[in-house]
Amino acid sequence: MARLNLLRFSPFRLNRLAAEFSGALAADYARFGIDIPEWRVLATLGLHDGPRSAAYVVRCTRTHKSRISRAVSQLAGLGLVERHEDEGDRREIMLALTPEGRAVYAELVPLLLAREERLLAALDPGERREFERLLGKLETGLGLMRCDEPA
Amino acid sequence: MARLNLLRFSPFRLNRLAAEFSGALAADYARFGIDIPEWRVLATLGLHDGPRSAAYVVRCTRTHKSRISRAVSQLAGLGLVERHEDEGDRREIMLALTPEGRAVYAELVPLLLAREERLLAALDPGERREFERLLGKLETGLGLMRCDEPA
DNA sequence: CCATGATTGTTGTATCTGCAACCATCTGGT
DNA sequence: ACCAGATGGTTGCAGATACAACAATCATGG
Repeated sequence: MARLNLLRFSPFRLNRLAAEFSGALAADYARFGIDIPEWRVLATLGLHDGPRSAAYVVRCTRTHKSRISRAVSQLAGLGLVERHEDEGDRREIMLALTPEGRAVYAELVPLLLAREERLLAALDPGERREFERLLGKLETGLGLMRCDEPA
Repeated sequence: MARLNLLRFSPFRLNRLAAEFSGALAADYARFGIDIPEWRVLATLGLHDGPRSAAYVVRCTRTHKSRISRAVSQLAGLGLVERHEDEGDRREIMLALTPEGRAVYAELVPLLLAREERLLAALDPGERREFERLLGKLETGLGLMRCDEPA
């Protein structure tokens, strides 16, 4: 009979590794009272200088729009993000970091990069590049690379 | 100011890739009325011939014990798993696949291996071996490899 | 042999998640 | 200009999840 060793089954391994990574980062987010979806919104807005719509954040992060909607509400409640209607299309709500939001972003980024460094510490620089290259091939194969940058 | 491109941030990429993999497998599980935690129990029990305790499944799968407990309850309700007390330690409850459970396992394994094949199709055989090797280094670095096989 | 603490497994509960329904707005065809 | 369908965003709700509290059993030390 065909058997399957869970410990060598890629979906399980990726799931477990991703959970471990996320759990490690949670300690950094928690300091600012936010969680993964909120961080994704911050990261997407922080990468650019101008405002972006919620739909753009949804496409970029591949996160469900209800989750993004609630994450934005919480960030707005914390004073880290501002919502204002777009002139051209009144359905879209443009999102922008407040100065406080940008300060949190600036403080969070080095912490998260250091955390990533520790999580990948088992790989030497060459292995790390190769790992990232293979991740890219898998992502492309699954059609995950589109972000559809508008403007 | 330091910035961070979410699309190149390993925790995000792993999280997204793992979600994609899990989602793809869900179609296979669903055919048998089960979900990821139930599959993990099936996979752990199916790999061995003899029964295993729930605590063993917890350690192997690194899944919360309450999740395993409820997964076992559902599998028992479906007639796929049997619970019976251990003679030596009456706290432990030994779990074993029923003939029906083993039949489901035997039917599910080829489906899941074929699905994994498709998910990794973007990598050629050498790249796949390298990817698995790097996953192993990361797992070892994070202390994820222990399963503590008893008996 | 008893007491304290650890281990196994279940369950109550608060929270989170995703789906779908919904409203508002825009677009395109006629 | 109008209507059907698409798109952006919010919210109700049902199911899932994790955390902690709990009961039962075992192990250890004096």
